Amino acid sequence: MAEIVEAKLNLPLSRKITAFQNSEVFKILSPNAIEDIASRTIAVRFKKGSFIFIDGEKAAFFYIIDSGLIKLYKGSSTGKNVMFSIAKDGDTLNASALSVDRYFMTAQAITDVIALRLERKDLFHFLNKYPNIAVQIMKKMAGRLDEECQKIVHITGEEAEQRIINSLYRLSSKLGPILTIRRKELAEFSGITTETTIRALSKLKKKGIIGSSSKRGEIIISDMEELQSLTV
Amino acid sequence: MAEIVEAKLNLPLSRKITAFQNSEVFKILSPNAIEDIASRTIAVRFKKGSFIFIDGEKAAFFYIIDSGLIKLYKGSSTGKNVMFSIAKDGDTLNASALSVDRYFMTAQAITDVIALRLERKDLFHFLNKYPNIAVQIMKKMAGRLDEECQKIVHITGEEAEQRIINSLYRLSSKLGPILTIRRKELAEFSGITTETTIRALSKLKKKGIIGSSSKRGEIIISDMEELQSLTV
DNA sequence: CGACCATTTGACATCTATCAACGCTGGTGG
DNA sequence: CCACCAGCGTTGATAGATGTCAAATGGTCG
Repeated sequence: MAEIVEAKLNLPLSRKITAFQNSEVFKILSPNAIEDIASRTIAVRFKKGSFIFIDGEKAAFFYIIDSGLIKLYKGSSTGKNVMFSIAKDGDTLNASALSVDRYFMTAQAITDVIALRLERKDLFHFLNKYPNIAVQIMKKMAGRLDEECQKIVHITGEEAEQRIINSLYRLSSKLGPILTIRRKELAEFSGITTETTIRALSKLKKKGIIGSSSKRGEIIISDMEELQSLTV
Repeated sequence: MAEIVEAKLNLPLSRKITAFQNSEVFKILSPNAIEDIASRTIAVRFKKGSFIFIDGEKAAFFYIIDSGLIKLYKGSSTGKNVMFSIAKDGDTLNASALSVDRYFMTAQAITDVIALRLERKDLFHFLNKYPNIAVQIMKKMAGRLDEECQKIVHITGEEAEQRIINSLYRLSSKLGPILTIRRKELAEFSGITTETTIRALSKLKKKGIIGSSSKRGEIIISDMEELQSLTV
């Protein structure tokens, strides 16, 4: 069930380096430093639907995403999932590995994924060697903390349709106007049930903000300006 | 209205050092390092109700709390506040200052507060000088992120009474069985209205989990074991 | 002592979760 | 290659929890 399906993969160093250069966290480093770190990574492939890591397990690895989409979520005792973010190429996974010894959410591949993997102890090593990374990672974490706090404000203060609008805006700002996401996942991202999410989407279709394409697992934003202006 | 009322204060170095030794983030440092940092701080007093900093302002300072309680919250466009945590002596405020250039929540004194203040640039200076601090701060931030994510899970999945139970448990674990907190603040911490919070508290009184003291701005946990066993 | 604000309780409105049913689609196995 | 079916997407009806509005009580502070 909750099984991790991965396969190691030979990826040329040049491509690994490109991935690091695309990463917010690492691009501030010198080419030499990037090569130093990149050459220590192992490329791993995850099939769509497989797990990169699971909430509660020992945090062994740190990842940089080369390609693909990954959803980060937490399950609750009542069976409902809550999705916190969708990570894409250039993003790091599990920056918290530095400090917390267990993963505190689950990472699952939405599409096929290629990621570069670094062992926890190697990450520590490089952190000492290149202290700037620490500041970058803190920046990332502070941003994430801000986002989650903002989300709590919205969940407690806004109604369903507004929350869907906010969610769509956040997601499309990062991932573009074509969202590869199921209704259920958008619901989990917004903290609402699937049915209520669909009802809100129907209204947004009527308003012309999202397309009426009925393709499964996809939502298309057709009026980005209007969406932004409605976002709070 | 949103005015910062503070007064500088002469505090002996020895007391400043004690504050640092009580701090999760700094106690791992050598006595020399602690003295080094502590001697750069300025002690500041805040009267009950006054603001240490305000959401959206330029993040100029980093604080270590010497004494008193501070609530951290965010306001929403609809007028509702959301409270994220209550900081006490030994806690750091605005660790995110390192990375984000504006405060992203408001800090307000619940009681009279004495805090040690460090300029942003000094914090950077010490971070380079004593790199271990960075890891400690990241640890703290990862913990905060985990807490907020957990909170989102609870808000979306649990009912009001359960959320009050969780909130009371979290708060009393940190602050002890006597909570200096108004009903409204507990409501803001739990993401519920004051009225619903009070109704939940009434039930908990009947169950003997909290005391029936009607003192204003105070909630007393009378059965900590039971509270813990009910927490999810 | 009086004004103000926190706390409490009640009545009511409403949003959203829940349960149910059905069309459709994409993937799978024969 | 086609038929089948599990699961997604959609809509409707209903119940229930919580927000909202209102009002009374009681504690605190000047």
